[in-house]
Amino acid sequence: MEKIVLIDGHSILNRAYYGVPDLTNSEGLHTNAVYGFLNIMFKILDEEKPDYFAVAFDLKAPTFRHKLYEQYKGTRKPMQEELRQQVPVIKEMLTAMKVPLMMLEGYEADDLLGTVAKKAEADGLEAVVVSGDRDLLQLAADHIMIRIPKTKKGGTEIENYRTEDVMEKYQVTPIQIIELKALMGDSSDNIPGIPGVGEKTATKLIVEYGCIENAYAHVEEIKPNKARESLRDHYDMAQMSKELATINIHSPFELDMEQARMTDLYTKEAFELCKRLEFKNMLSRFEIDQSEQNQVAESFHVTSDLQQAGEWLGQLKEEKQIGFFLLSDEEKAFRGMAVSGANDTFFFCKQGFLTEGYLTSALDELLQTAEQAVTIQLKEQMHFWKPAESVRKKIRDAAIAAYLLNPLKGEYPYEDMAKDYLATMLPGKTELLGKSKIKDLDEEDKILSAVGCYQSYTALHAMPVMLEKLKAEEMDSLFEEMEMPLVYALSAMEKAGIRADAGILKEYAGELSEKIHQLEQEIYTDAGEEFNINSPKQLGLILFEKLQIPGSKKTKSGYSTAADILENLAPEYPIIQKVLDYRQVAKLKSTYADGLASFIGEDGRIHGTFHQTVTATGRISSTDPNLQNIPIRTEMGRLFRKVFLPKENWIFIDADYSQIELRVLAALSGDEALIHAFQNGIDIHTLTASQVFHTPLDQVTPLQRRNAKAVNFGIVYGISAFGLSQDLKISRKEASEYIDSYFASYPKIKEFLDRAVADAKEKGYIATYYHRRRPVPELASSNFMQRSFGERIAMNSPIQGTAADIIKLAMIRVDQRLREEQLQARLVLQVHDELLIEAPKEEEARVREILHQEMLGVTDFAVSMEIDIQSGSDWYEAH
DNA sequence: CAAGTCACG
DNA sequence: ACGTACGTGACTTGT
Repeated sequence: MEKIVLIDGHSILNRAYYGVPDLTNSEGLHTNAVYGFLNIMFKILDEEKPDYFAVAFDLKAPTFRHKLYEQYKGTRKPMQEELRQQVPVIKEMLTAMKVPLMMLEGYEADDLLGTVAKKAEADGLEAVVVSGDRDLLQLAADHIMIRIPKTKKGGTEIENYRTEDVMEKYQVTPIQIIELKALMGDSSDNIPGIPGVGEKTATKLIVEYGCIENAYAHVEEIKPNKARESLRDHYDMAQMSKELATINIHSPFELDMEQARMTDLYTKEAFELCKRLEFKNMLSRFEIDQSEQNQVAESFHVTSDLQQAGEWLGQLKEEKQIGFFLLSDEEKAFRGMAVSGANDTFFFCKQGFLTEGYLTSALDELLQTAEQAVTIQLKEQMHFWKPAESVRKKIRDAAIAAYLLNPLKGEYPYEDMAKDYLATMLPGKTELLGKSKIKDLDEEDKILSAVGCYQSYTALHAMPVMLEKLKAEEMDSLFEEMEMPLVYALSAMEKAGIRADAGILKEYAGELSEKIHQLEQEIYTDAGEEFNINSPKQLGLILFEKLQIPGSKKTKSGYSTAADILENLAPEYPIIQKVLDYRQVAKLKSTYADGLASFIGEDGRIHGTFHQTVTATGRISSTDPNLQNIPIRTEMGRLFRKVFLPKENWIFIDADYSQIELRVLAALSGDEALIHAFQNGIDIHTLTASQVFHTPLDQVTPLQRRNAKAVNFGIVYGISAFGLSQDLKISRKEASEYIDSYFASYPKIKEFLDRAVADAKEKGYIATYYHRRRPVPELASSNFMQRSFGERIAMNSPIQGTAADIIKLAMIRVDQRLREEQLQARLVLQVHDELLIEAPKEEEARVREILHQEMLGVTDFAVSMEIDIQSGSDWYEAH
């Protein structure tokens, strides 16, 4: 059966406008509604794969139905300017895509949609009508599906309605939707309805009487007095509303089906318009411009021949700027090297005389002569090659530059950089490889070399564009002096790894297994049956339904069994305490005992990966395994730190910044009271308690201090009364009083946080002391929750981010000092405010000295930093 | 592959 | 009125 998709143009544009954060292109044109519209449109078309497609719009001239309404109540609300200016743009785009625009003077889009959909159905087609307007539900039928996109946080979800779905959700037939609307009214659609009747009453009336006229005929029987009287008094209004709500399916509009037949939307004109609007992500939908792509690919040259390689390398020596990429396969085996000069990119296959050693030495030489070199993901390449100390300053990593320019992306593949900074569409790695893997490709396979060449090519050509942007945003020194040097410190840390004792781990695993088994049995006994305790779904049913334990709160696909909910119930119900214990032990076993064991290498050490381009705030993250979340808060968990050992006969030296985030806050805000406290060694939580609770410093109780500590945390997180009240299990009002009291004591902190939010709202981003930026698109959201989230981000990010910057600088300095002084000591871990070093015993004093100097030497704030240093024969002892 | 939970700063 | 603390990653279930 053939299918036609019809879109309600204004309605979807409107949806998109309010659902997508404000976007503007460099001409200053607002583009968010057009962008959102196209996204919804593509999604629908991808799903439906229709044979015909058209979009309906209202014309400016007032329609009959408008007139009727305007007689009743003046004019419609004018459209917002930012949205209004996007209407011609989307029409231009659709025209460029050769999509017919359905418009007819004197008729609304609804009428055209209704007319065409009904006609299509009568002609034996399947019709799909897309609108944000529930009014359209009256059109639903067996072969007419109404699709209503809803913008949710995880993207757009689409509700689908055929006859059955309407009846299920509204208890009335599609045609009766008209009656429903007429009774309850619809402010967004300018239907007055009748006063005092809402969804519930309207549904009841229609379910019982079928239509308004019939209800009126039986008006004396209507039960709720209010509804009866309202219907009696406003019957004329109800009739008018009904007329307003009725879509005219007999308009004289006729759609030319040949024009509506689906053709390639991705025309050159549409592509150009997308470029102008700067819809970078959308460009990938267009057939990749073959000529452009071929031009790039033609500059690629491949060899496995020694003589040829020599010739090309000689040629490359003349280049001042080079791009390079050492290609490895999925198992980290080296496969070849790509090097780009201004005009050409050469790929040297690892084969025959072109050994790994030969090629990397060749690269070393090229780096000697080149003035600057660019690559992508330098740290990964350093698993089998390290640039000489003397050339490190010449090398830049394009992925890191891209991360600084937009830290929210998560991934920085070359094709994205080519698109964003070179306006060039390149085939991505997955596109090139398809289902095959690099390790299965022959040396001379074109795809193998292409993967390497595109990386090298993009790195070289995108870098100048990115550098210019970094400079314009004052992040060039962040890039050159912080992020690039850090690559080497992180690489060294990964290479060193950290020694871990598999024996101890196994021993713990055994003990934990026993505990798990024991708790399991006790829980089954208490529950009266066996079930999977790890399943929140099953657990919720057992606790809150079978055992009827009260106080089950939150839901969303079941009961919440999160720790903070269960903790409140634990004292009263032994089974709950056991579940909590079980969870803790199970977590320790699976994630740490078994999890860590699987990462211990043949050298007896764990070599995790530190990521420099992941977090939104500038922190480093750690995976495979995550070494930044090794337990410490409970004793049972903390014991795992005994597993982490320094090299034989060496020791650990661990240094952590104390209260780094609060010190940063004090410094950035310039709050005198806080600065004074830090400079005079006053306990910060006690001081806060004394201020917030109006208690002399020496009379602050432990409880007050604990609460004040939560307040301080709250401040750093972007305070909200609700969050604080949750954490402290107090009323929102009390929490609010704490906060007010806090801000009264530290006025400059309030100023600072307010300024952060205002700044972020104005500029669209917030920055750290060292100019690292984080965009805050949430602040432009019309959704309250999203916007509040944006405000908290704006308050937290400069604090968390500046602290992250500080320890990054510290790492670079410490790492450098250790090498300068030719110590054997080396960094093995970074845990956000903590550095862990392993060192021969005799180096301890020197290392302590260096840590002290370098960690404290980074900043020159009104508040000085403070560190705690400890040493020990395992991580447990040293921290 | 998403949701829920929980380990860390 | 709306419904939450900020930043991560790993493991388990269940669709």
